[in-house]
Parts: sequence; structure tokens; C-alpha cells
Amino acid sequence: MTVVKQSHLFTKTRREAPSDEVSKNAQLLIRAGFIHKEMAGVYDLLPLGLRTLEKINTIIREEMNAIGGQEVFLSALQDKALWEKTDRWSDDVVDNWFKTRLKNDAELGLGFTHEEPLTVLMTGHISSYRDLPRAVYQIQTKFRNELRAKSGIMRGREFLMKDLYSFCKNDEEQATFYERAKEAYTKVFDRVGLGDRTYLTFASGGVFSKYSHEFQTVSDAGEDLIYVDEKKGIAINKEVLTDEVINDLGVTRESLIEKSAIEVGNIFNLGTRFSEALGLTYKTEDGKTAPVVMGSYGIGPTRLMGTIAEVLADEKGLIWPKSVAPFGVHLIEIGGEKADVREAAEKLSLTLAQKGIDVLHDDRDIRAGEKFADADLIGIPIRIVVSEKTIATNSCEIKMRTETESQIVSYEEAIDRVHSS
RNA sequence: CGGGGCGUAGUAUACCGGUAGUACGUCUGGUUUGGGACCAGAUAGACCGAGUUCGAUUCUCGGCGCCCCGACCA
Repeated sequence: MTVVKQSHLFTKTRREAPSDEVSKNAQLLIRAGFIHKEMAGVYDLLPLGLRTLEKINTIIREEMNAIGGQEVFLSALQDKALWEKTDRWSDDVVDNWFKTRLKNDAELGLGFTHEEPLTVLMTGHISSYRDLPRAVYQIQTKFRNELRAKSGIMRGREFLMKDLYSFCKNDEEQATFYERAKEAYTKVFDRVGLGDRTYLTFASGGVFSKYSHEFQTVSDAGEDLIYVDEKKGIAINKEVLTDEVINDLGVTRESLIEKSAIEVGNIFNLGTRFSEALGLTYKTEDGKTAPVVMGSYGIGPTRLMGTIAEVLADEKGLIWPKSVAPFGVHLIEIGGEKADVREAAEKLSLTLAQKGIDVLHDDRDIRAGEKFADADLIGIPIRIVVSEKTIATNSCEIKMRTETESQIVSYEEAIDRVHSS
């Protein structure tokens, strides 16, 4: 693992939030130097932000791989003819296309989802029941020409999406995979630190199934209204809240509490809508031709990052769970112009790195107060301070981001605590 | 897309039909050095275009941009 010197990091923190951002996630992420705003709904990722995003992506990858997902990377540019086959090219049907043209005037789109191209791609790779089931996913930039970008990084026009598609022999196989995907999603949200406030939420299922499932993280910043049954740990999206649904789920109106929530994931059955329209069929055991049954499963990693920022922050700044923090330890030296302090800090950061911890070493020649304020703003879960005071006793100070008091401990104990945290 | 608000420096603001000032920030130097210190110096601004006018940041029109509410959101 690596040690990054903060004096080397090109991004700087800011004291004030920019005037054109109201949402907490964007204000904090910009102030802390994780992202940069290009225009409404379009953000760049800076080194700290990219590190965090990659941590999130790694967790998602691990869980998708665990259910048999195979990663690909499809193109953003999309062929008009393909989307006309499923009647999703017209602006009357899909109103958030970004469309552009080739030099020869042929129309293209920038992908807002990838059912069509992947279904066609798979026609070359699925031809027998022996080829099924399959699960294919990517983490890719999506483009959606939103009428109104809002909520900072939560609803952008260009954003990262993990989209997995399942290909199964029949509804039963699809249902089995769907359940596994549901569990994988639950693990993802647990691992990124949102598990206790993220609810499996029943939502509109479209044509081929009664329900789809959303994963909704409770937050005042959310755009969706959900009705939560806390005992059962499930929720119902307002858009499908009917007596029938309430009955289906075995809850009562009295048990439901209305909450605002952020949709961090969505899984749904596609049936054979795309396979039939695009000719994705296979031969069954008895030699018959049948359409592949599909499902689709999305998570927006950038939105997830914004949600974590939004939901877990305090008045001082960001608070990253260990699993997604850009660094494991923020090591602050105070009085680094003294050679022995600098040496002790460098030695400790190297030791931590050798033990598999990413360390951000604040070696900047600024006052302690600024370093502490920046550390709180950036939100790395563990802060370790090395100063003249501490090296006199061969010790250092350690403090969790969520704590207010630090403790003086030996280097060995500090390392132990980093490990056990 | 309907509605609303707003565009003066990174932030917050002031003044004004005669070409912009303050504070904070930022940068440099010095003194400092455990929760955003002090002193000195510096940096940086009227969204764009057209019109009216001798002269427009100021008035008019058009554009562009940003934010919010709603709608939308496989």
C-alpha cells in the first residue's frame, strides 16, 4: 500500500462552499477536494474522489463477481438502428437521450443504458441451454440529458453506472438469479456503510413482473418518498403504494412510516422484451428455440459516493467508512521542520503501508489547526498525530474521525488499533 | 418541459449613467507554531452580445449560465 504526502497532492481544500451548490454532498466533496464541477450535473473526479470511487467500485466488483458476473466495457456511442428495433430511439419514448452525428450525418446516441447493445452482443455467445445462465456487467459512464440536474453529484447528466444483465433459460432460473442479485446488492450497501439505513423497496415492476426492487437509503436529501416498515425492514415506494401492494407484502398502513430516500440501486426483471426484439434465442434440451429471459441490475457508484458523503457527514466535514475511505490513516505531523519529528512520521507511515494501510501523510508546513480542520473535512476514518511531544515518549496520538478525544498510545498499539478498527 | 429566483474577485458584499471599493480567502515574505495566529506586500471581478447614450457594470432587448419547486426519472 502507498503513502501519499499531502504536500504532493495537487488538490486543495476550501474554507467556503461554492455559491452555486446547495446540496451537502457537493458542497463537502468540492470543499474537501474530491470533485470539481464542470457544469450543472457534470463533475470531475480529483485524486481523493477517484480513490474513494475506486474503493466503491472494487466492492461492487467483488459482489458482482461472487454471483458469477463477468465484467465487460461496452461503448458509449450507440447505433440508432439498434435502438429503433426496441422502439427506444424516439425522443417521444426516451426523453433523455444525448444524440449526435457522424461526419457523414448518421445519427448516434450516447448510451443512457445498455440493454440493446449487450443483448445483441450476446447473440453471438449464447446459442444453447448449455450457455445459460450468464451474468455480464460493466462499470461505465452513462449519459442522460436530464431536464434538470440536481442534488449535486446525485443526479448528473454524465455519471458512472454499474449495470449488470442476467441471461437465463426461463422465469424460474431468472427468479433464482434475481434473488442472488438482491442478496449481493444488500452486501454492497452493507459494505459501503449504508446498510442500516438502506431498505429493500418495492417499486413498479413494469410489464413483466409485478414489482421491481429499489434499494433506498433514507436521507432528507432523497428525491423519493418511501413507506418503511421498520420491523420487517422493507419499504414501498410511494408510486406503488396501494392496498393491493400493502396486502401482498403483509404489512399494514399503520406500520408504514413515510421517509425521504435516495435510490442507490434498482433491480428488475426484463422478461423477454429485449431478447425477442433483438433475436437473442437459444436451443433447449429438446431442440426447441426459446427466447432468453433477462434481468437488469443497476447501481450508480458516483451517486453512491454522494449518498455516503451526504448521509454520514457531520458539521466538520466528510466521514468515510473504512471500506471506502480514500486512505486508511491520515497521519499528521506537527513540527515537521524538526528532523526527528519528520523522521518519526515517515517511519510510522512506512510501517503502516507495509501492513497494508494507505496513508495520507500531512507533511505540509502549516499550523496544526489547519491540519486538523482539513483532516476533519476530508474525513479519513483514523487520524494519527506525531509531534515533538509524542516522539519524546515514543508514542503518537490516535483518534477516530467520529470521536472527539484522541489517545496517546505507543506506535505498536496505534498499528494494532488501525488493524482492529 | 412548466413555474420561480439569481448572475460584480474563490466567498460575502458596496457604490454608481463618468470604467469598481471593502472584508474574508488565495499567493509571497517575515514573525509564529497543538484546533483555520499576527504583520507586510501581492493577486483577482462587472456572464456574453446588440441597442440607447458623448460615455453602460448601471437603462432596454436578446442570448448564455447557475440555483430552487414541480413534472420526468428501465
